[in-house]
Amino acid sequence: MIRLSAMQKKVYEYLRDHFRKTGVLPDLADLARTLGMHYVSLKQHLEALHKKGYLTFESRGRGRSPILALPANATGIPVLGSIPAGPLSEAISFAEGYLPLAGLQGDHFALWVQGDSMADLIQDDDVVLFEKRPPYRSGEICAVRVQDSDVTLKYLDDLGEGRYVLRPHNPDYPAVETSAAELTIEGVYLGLLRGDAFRSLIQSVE
Amino acid sequence: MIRLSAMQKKVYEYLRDHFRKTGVLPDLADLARTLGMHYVSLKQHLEALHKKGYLTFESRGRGRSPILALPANATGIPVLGSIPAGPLSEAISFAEGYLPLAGLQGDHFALWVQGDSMADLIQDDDVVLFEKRPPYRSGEICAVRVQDSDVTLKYLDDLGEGRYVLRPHNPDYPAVETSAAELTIEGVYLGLLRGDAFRSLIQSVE
DNA sequence: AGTATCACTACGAAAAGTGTAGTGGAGAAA
DNA sequence: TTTCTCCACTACACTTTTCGTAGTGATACT
Repeated sequence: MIRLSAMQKKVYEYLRDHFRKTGVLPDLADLARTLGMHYVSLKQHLEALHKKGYLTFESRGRGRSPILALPANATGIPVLGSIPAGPLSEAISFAEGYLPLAGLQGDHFALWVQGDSMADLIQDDDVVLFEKRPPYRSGEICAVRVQDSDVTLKYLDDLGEGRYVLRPHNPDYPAVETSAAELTIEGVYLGLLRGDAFRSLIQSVE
Repeated sequence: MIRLSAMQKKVYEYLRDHFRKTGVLPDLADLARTLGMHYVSLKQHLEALHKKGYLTFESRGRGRSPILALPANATGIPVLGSIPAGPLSEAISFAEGYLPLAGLQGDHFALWVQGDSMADLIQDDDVVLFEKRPPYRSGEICAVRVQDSDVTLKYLDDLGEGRYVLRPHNPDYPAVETSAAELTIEGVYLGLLRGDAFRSLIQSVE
């Protein structure tokens, strides 16, 4: 992303936070008052942010409110296609789309699941939501990576002393024991989305 | 609902259809031009519709666009609490909330599932989406009612000659054979929503 | 019949907010 | 230095929304 000036950053962050809190964007006049600047100055910042790709700002002509919108990747939860191979932080740059979920506190992401190792609980083609944090208790479903392999979805049983078992829900797959040194926990299971109708909720990056 | 005048109905239906098609509401000035009336006349209709509870229309002071919104029940998919006992058409009046899903063609509803007869595929507390139509093929998951009992969720196998089998996914429950005369098919399974985070998508009726 | 009231429809003028143009200073980059 | 970007302001034209005003038709009361 292109570098922002101090004022531009302030405007952008205020807009983003306001949207996360309230779900809507503020009036431009109110916003200018809040930030202590004139309407026209604010407009210039918004135009600069638009040019730099941080948001959408389109005038509709005199006297009509402009179209102001934050892109999905500023407010939504990234949906990562199939199973990403590399580090998750890099995969987020190539997200397939974003889920507009309001009111979430932590750091979240979603995976478009391929494979049936957690069937019938989680099926092939489900979109599964995760929170980026270590599990609070043994036996939670986690998105994990063993050594440098792909991310997989398994129950994570803590045996103590740095030993773990990755346990699939589908009995056709074997459980695998591993150590903390080999294990990267990418996130903890929160819920899922199944079916084409719900998939329309995912906003693709324009 | 309170009766509407011809003009009020025209305005309301145009707004509803426009929202269903585009996902946004039109400009009031454009709308007035489209409907062939003055802005102020349109405003009076909108105020009447607001007073009658068909939509939300709130002024924000001179020169500022008023807040215009259709209630969730005009555009969303009703989510019916637990398992409704009576006819589904009546239960929709007491919906727990609405799912804002755009771009769906048919007639849909969602059930907040209680019970585990379809576990592990569908679990207790999942929100399951249905389309109101007969199944296209045997073996689809359907929301069905046998005689006058509650709605249940089962695979529906068509044996031919008006005989059907209601088959649970959970092997702890028995399959039940029944006849077309006793059977009411309320809808066909489309997908589901699981987890608290996604449940925040459901808009409650204000 | 006559009158009062209410809902619906409609238009003109004023108030408040928005968009554009132009000016200018401070600071960084070439 | 020159050039560019960022930032701020004034002034004015324009649009949207509101307020005030008015006519019509239905219903109910005197």
